[in-house]
Amino acid sequence: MSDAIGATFSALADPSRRRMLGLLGGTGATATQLARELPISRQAVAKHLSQLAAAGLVASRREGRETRYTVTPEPLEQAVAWIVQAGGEWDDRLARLGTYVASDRTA
Amino acid sequence: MSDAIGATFSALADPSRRRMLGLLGGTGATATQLARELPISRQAVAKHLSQLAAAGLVASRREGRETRYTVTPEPLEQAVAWIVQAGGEWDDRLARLGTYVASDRTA
DNA sequence: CAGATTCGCAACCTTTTGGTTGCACGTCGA
DNA sequence: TCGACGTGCAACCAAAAGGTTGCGAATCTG
Repeated sequence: MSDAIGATFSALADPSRRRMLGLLGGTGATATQLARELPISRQAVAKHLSQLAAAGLVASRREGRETRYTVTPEPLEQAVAWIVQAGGEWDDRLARLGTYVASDRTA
Repeated sequence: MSDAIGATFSALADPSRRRMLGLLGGTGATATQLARELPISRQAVAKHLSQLAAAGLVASRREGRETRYTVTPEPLEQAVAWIVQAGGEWDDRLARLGTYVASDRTA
């Protein structure tokens, strides 16, 4: 796609892919495992995973006969950076959202 | 689409739409004005604007014979909130990104 | 070895997306 | 009033997205 930020937003646009990111969690999972928890086929999951991988949101490692996918959150940080840079122009609350989020997590 | 966060990410996925958000700036603009700065037709711009409006990212106000669009950044805040909540699970830097952004803006 | 599992590839289908053109309707100014 | 301008709606089109099924090839395991 050659458009990194666009690929990231595009990847996050689909509900199945957002769900998959959550399901991957910290330990990761295989396409077959994910497919068992989703209402779509394993091949559909595989396609979604390849889009997530193209956006740099997941990494894959082959282990024997299975391929385990794990989350690589760097593009998420860049997405937030883009939003804050773009939105901070008009929106003070967005410019200060960082502090809000931080205080929300410490609460 | 009935999927607010998905509509927001989907809207941000397209380069033309991201560009349009920047062009709208603080004062807003009409579809015709935007079309003059983009390599696409006015009607294409109008379609993009309707998608941005569907995501709640812009608001329109009719003024005589022209329709002026302005940015409404609330969905951007929700998008950041989603990313931080989802990504903070695995990524400490993302969890602290808020503070980073805030300090970056005050610098 | 034989069977079960897991994967990747390819073909195919339908809907959505991003774009175009054409046209009819309101609005402003000379 | 009449022309120029801006809009909105509709038809149409090609490409991309999201999904399916059907394979063949590796990899474990009994």
